[in-house]
Amino acid sequence: MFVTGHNPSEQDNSAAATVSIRDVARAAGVSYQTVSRVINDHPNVSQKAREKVNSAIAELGYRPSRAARALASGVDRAVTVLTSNTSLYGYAETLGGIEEAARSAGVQVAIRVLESDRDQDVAAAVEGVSDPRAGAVIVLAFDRAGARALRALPANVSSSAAAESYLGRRAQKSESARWVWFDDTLAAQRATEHLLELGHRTVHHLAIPSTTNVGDRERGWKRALSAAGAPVPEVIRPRSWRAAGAHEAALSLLMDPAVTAILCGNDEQALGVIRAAHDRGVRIPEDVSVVGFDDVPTAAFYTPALTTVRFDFAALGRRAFELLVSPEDAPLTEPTLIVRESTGPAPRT
Amino acid sequence: MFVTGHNPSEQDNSAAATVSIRDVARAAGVSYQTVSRVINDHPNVSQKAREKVNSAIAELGYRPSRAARALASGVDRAVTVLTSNTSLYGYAETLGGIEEAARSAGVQVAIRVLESDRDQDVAAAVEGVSDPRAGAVIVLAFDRAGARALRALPANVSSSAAAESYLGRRAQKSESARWVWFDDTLAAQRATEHLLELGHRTVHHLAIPSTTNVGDRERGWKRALSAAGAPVPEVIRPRSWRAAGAHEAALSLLMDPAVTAILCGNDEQALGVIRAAHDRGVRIPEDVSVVGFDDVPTAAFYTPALTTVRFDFAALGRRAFELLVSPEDAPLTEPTLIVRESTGPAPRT
DNA sequence: GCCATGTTTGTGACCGGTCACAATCCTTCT
DNA sequence: AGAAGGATTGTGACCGGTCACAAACATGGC
Repeated sequence: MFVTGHNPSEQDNSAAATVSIRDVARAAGVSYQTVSRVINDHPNVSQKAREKVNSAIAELGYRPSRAARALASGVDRAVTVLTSNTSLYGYAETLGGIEEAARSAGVQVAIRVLESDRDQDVAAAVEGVSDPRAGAVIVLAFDRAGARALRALPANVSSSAAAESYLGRRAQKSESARWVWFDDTLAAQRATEHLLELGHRTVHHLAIPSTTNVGDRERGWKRALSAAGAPVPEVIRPRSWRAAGAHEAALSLLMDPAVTAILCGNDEQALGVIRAAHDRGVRIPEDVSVVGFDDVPTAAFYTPALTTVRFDFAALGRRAFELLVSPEDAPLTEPTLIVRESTGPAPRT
Repeated sequence: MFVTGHNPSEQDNSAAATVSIRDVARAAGVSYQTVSRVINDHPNVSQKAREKVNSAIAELGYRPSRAARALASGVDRAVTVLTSNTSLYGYAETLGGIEEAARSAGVQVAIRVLESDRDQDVAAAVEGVSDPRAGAVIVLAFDRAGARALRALPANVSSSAAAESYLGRRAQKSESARWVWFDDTLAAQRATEHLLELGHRTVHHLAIPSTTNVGDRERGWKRALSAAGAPVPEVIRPRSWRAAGAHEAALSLLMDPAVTAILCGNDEQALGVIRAAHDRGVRIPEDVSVVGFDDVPTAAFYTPALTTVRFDFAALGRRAFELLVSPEDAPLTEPTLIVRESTGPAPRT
C-alpha cells in the first residue's frame, strides 16, 4: 500500500506513512509538479486542477516537508535569533516580537544563545548560524557579545537589533545586514531633561555595562546636561545589568549629598538603587529622584512606582523580522517617558 | 570549476559554491560514503581515511546541510519549544535551560508561541509541530494553553514541562510524552508551614489563574493548613499572572483584619500585594506576611525583600531536553524556601 | 595454504521537494 | 482554416545527505 520502500519496518504500520507530493498527485490525477504549483500558489494553475489537488491534500493529510523544501530550494524559511540572554525583559520581549512576525509569515524561529562575549564563544555561535542555506539571522546586539557576533557575521554592520538578510534567494554579499534600533539618545535626553526641569542641578548616570548603544545614551544624557549648563558627573558603571550591582554602587553613591537625581541603565538597576536608598534612609523622590529604562511590567508596582522610559521591544522584534523581507525603513515607535512616583522636585538646599 | 550545474548565475561567483560531501570525498580521495561515516563518527573507518577526510573538510570549509540530513534520515535534529509566553521569568528561564542542553547536544532549538488557549490557536500550534519529521517537541505546560497543547499532541500526557519524545528514529506511538515538573505540592506546603510556624492563624492564598499544577499548590497549602488545624480560607483568583491583578485583589483583601499571611502564586503577584499594602498603609511584615513563588532575580531587592520559593527553571529546561534522549527519571532540584524580609511573626491581637 | 570471520570501503537508490525546459492545450487574430 | 502566443501541464535532473547491501581487504585458526 505504501510507495516508499525505504522503511522496512514490518510492524503494524497504523501510523500513517508520510505522504508526499507524489502521493497527492496520484490521488488528484495530476503531476507532482502541479501539486507543487498549488502549494506554492503559482498563478498558472487551472481552477479545476487546484481544487482537485486541494481536496487530495486534505484527504491524505499532506504536510510539506520543510527539509525537502529547504534542500531543493537552497534556502530554509527560518530565522535564527542570536542572543546572549533569554530572560532579561528587553531580550525576551524582542524575541517574542520576532516570533510573532515570523509566525504570521510562516517562517520558523530558531534560537541560539551566546554564552559569553569571548572570541571563542562568539565564533562558535556565528559559525553555527552563518550557513546561508540555514535561513536568516537576527542578532540581538544589545550587549557586547551580540555586537561582536554581529560584526563577525559574513555581512557586517552593527546596532541594537540587527537583521541579517539571507531570506531571499538573491540576497548576496552586496546585501548587507539591516538594523533597527531605538533612539536611545533622544530617550536619555528626554529623561534627563525631565529631571533637570524638576530643578535638579545635575543628573548622575548609572550605566549598563558596555553596551553597543551605551554611547547613544550617554550622548543624550550629556547633551541635555550641557544644554542646561549643568555639570557632567562621571558615569557610574556597576558590574552587571542586574539589581545587585546597582544596589552596591548606589550604596556609596547615595552618601554624596550632591546626588539628587539618578538616571539608571534599566529598571532592574533602578530597583537596586531604590532599595539602596531605603537601606540608607534616603527618601525617594523627596531626597533623590530615580529614573529607569525599559518600563518592565512590574515597574509600576515598585515602591515608589518607577518613572522610566518605555521601549516597545516587541515592535522592535517585529520590525527586525520585517527587515528581512523588505529593507524599507519604517519608523519605530519612539521611546516614551512614563512619569510615576520616583521622580520629584529637587530638595531645597 | 563547480560541480553543481544548478545555479546558472553567471555573476562573479566569488562566494564559495556550497561544498558537499562529494566534493570532500573527491578532495580526500575516498568515497562520499566514507565522508559520511567520518562526520557521523562511525566506528569502522581507518585512521588514515579519517584523517584525510578531516583535513579535506577543514580545507574546503565543509558544513553539513541540516536540511539534507533531515530529509535523508527522516528526522531533524531539532526541538520545538511550545510556550505561551517568552518573557515571564519561569518560561524564559526554562527556555534558556532547554537551549543550553540542546546546544551542547548539537540540536537546534525552535520556538513557537501559543497565542491563546482557544481551541483554534492551540490546534494551529499543534498542527505546526506535530510532524515527526520536524523533530522533537517540548511543551511548556505551565498554563492552560500549554496543557491543552500537550493534550492535543499526537502522543499525549500532561504536566508542567513536558518533553514529547520524537528525537530518535525508533520513537513510536508507544513512546508517550515524558514530563518533568517541580514538586509544587511540597513547595506550597513548606511555604505555608513557614508562615504557620510564625504564629499566623491561617494563610490566605492568592493563586495563579488556572494552571496545570494549580491543583498541586493548593493541595500543599491545604495540607499544611489541615495538619495545623488551621481554617482553610477561600482561594483568591486574580485575573492575571501579573502584578496588576494581584494588586487589585489585595486592595480589598487587605481590608480584612483576619488576613495576616498571604501566599502568592508568584513573585510578581507578591509585588502587587506589597504595593497594595503600601497603598493601604498596611505594614509588611509587621501586619501582614507575604510569600511569593519563583524567586525572580529582583525579589531580593523589593522593599521589603521577598520571602519566596526558589525554583531552578533552567534545570527544569535542561531536564526536559534530556528526557528526549534518555527517559530515565533523574531527580530535579527541590524547590527551596528563601526567607527574607516579607515574612515575620503574626501580629499580636 | 585455505577458508571463516571481521573490518573497511564503495555503489546505487532514495528522501520529498524545486527548477529548467519541453510538450500540450486553448484562444484569438488574420 | 492556420498560425501565433499565452496558459497549463508534465518530465527528468538535482539538492546533499543516509541507508542497504555488496565488494575488497585484513586477520586469524586449523
